[in-house]
Amino acid sequence: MPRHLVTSALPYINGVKHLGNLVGSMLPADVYARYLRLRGEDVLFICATDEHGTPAELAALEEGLDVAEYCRRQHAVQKQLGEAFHLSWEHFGRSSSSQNKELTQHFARRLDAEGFIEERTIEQVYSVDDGRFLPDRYIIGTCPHCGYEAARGDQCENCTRLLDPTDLINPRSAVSGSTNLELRESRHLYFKQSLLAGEIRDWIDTQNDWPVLVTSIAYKWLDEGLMDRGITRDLSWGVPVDRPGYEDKVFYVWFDAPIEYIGSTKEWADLDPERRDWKSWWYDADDVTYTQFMAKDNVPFHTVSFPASIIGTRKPWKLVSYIKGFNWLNYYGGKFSTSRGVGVFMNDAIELLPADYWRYYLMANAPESDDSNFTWEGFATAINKDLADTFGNFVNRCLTFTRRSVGSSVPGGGIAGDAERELVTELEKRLRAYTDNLDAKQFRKATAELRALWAAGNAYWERAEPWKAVKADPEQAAVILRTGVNLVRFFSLLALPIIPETAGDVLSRIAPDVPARWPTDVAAELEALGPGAPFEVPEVLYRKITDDDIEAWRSRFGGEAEARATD
RNA sequence: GGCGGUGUAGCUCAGUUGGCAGAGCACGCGGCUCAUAAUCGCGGCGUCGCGGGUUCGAGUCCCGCCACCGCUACCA
Repeated sequence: MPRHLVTSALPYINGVKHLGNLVGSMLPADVYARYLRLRGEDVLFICATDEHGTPAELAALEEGLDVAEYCRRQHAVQKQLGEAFHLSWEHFGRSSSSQNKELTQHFARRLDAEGFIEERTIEQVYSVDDGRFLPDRYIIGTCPHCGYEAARGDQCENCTRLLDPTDLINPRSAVSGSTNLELRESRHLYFKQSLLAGEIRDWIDTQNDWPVLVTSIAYKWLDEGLMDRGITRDLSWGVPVDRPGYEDKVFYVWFDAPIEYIGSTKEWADLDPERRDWKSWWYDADDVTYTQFMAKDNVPFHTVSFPASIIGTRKPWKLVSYIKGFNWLNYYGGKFSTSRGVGVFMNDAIELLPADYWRYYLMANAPESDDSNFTWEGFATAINKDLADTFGNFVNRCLTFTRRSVGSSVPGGGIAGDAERELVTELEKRLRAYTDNLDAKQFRKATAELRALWAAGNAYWERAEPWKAVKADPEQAAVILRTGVNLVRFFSLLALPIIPETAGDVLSRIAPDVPARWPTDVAAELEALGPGAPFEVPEVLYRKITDDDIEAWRSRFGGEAEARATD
């Protein structure tokens, strides 16, 4: 059987992720994985925290924690939040794991053996008072072009000119403010990915069905000339470099992070080695379809750098089959910002409302063709009109009416007529469209189609007028009510990938014994619950969002003014 | 600066290979009353960012502009 490997870009360890991070990688990966499982596919959904690098060290410093302890805690927080959002990964690992350490060192050795690694001595800015080398962006000073006094060493935020740290006037450490900086020489391993540029281009050339967003970013890097890159750093936190003379160095985070996709898979297998085989998913895995989900900032690493690391080993490690890239989710036209407290973070969101509310909204508004905009007004509309009124109300009106009319089990009697045949025809058409969109990873369109399916149920119910039939023609009423209860099941089943909590709740109450399988035969689905099948009526599924809620949340999380203020 | 994306109804967005401009929301009218004042039906001429060009015909192809957003390799 063909197998599906699904990975989400690894969330960085530094703090709770916001809705933009969620919608750009973890959530769509989960929706897709859930969909494939319902279709009966063999799915492995892998994610992990990306824990290395200077930002993690500095965040730990700020909290007064050892970096390993900081990462341990933050990983637990992110794992717990992911589970709260019902992210159904088979494993949520850590790039600091021993498995990733071994694999990262293995990849470096392979690349070295194939002649893709060389040593180079480079000069880097060292902050004596901080006791560390500083990445470009952690050096600030006066911009030589515009005089802006807080320009970063990589780019001046004021005039947007690209800079080199040595360009800065009065350079100082962004960490401590110390001006006691010096250039120090350091020896590093470089990955000669320039030698692989042709092979990577050939490989990209064959990806005709990838989003333009993804291939255009890949070509941009290739067109500008793929440069060799350092894969080691002078830090203590990271995967140690197993090479004489490199005892005080670690692999650079860009190199070890993507390898953690494999590392995390091995972590998963090591938890149950009798039954799980990590390697068959990654090595000589021609039967595996591998789909990656990520926001656009991560695309260069997944189209160029990581493939170079894989191809360069000259061994049959698995290359990605399809990359789904996302644009940004903005907040009232501005950026989500941790430092300014603008926007909605996963911990805030889950405290306000259950996961399904967010999942539905985010999939219905996924930034697929362009950046999209989170607003509380748009959020309220999606929840109130779609979830509460169209789906929630349909479930409620069908089940409460049936219970009151004939009791808490599916009524027998009557024969399906034209109205039901018409319904089946429309549902077949829409199910095909919904399924096609999920296959194509077009989540926005898929969600719109799911909503249209729900609306078709309401339209049928209106046309059939069961409240009249109950009085005039009990046989006819039985057909309508039976169809209605089965529609509730059918719609919940289809909604499982997007809103697993509420849809699963409905299914457990009306069809606990019917296995949840992706439907193919609509007519058969509408008879899945036969005469006598008992059901429970769930509580009202979704509460509506009021104008007071909107006002309160807008002021709490920052509104238009704050989001735009510093852009 | 370079590269990329986007620009279509009040709002959010669809528009496959060029062939009479679409959906949801909002708004208006009507129906229904089982349901979370829910739902169902009907109603859309909008300089398709601007200016040229190709074509019998351009939202769609070509050229040139403008605006907004993103990326630009030591943040990951």
